[in-house]
Amino acid sequence: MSSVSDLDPDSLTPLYEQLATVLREEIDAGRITSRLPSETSLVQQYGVSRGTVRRAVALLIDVGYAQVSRGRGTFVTKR
Amino acid sequence: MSSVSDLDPDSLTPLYEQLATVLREEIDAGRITSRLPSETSLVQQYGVSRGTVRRAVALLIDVGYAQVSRGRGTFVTKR
DNA sequence: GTACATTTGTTCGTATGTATA
DNA sequence: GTATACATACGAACAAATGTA
Repeated sequence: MSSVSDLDPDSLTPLYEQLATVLREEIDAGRITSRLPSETSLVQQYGVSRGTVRRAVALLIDVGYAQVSRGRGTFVTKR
Repeated sequence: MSSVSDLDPDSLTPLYEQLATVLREEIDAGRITSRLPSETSLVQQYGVSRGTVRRAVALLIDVGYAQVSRGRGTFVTKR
């Protein structure tokens, strides 16, 4: 895992946008279902900071891909 | 809001100085008490970057108008 | 009922790169 | 070249909600 399409720190596209795109693809492909990994997990998986993870997830929420429940986790929105 | 005395990007006075002055006036007038808005709030309220906010607040701290507590916030110094 | 771990939410501290005057 | 200003990114500390033992 954390396969080919990892993030590119040298890209002109910000890391949080790159990560949001990756996560959206994972959801679309059905590789992430029902629940997103915790922020801490995503930090480890993608080698970025928590702030970057949170910004990426915020973008997913904006486009209706996820909902957050404090203390429980972040859940993929049924589509 | 973000009322009358907003900041003027075209002024010769740097934005961070303008903001420091505004905040000091708010404190003196009693419109800001006990706690300053978070840096993020000030960013939104005044339409400047976080660095500019931090520089302004640093000036307030220099003159004894505020104290910072990491993770909690910035507090108006009792006078 | 309490204590603990997990998870998200908020806030400040710092560094770097870019653009502009 | 210098100072200002913005955006991105990482780190750390603190807070609150949740679930479980």
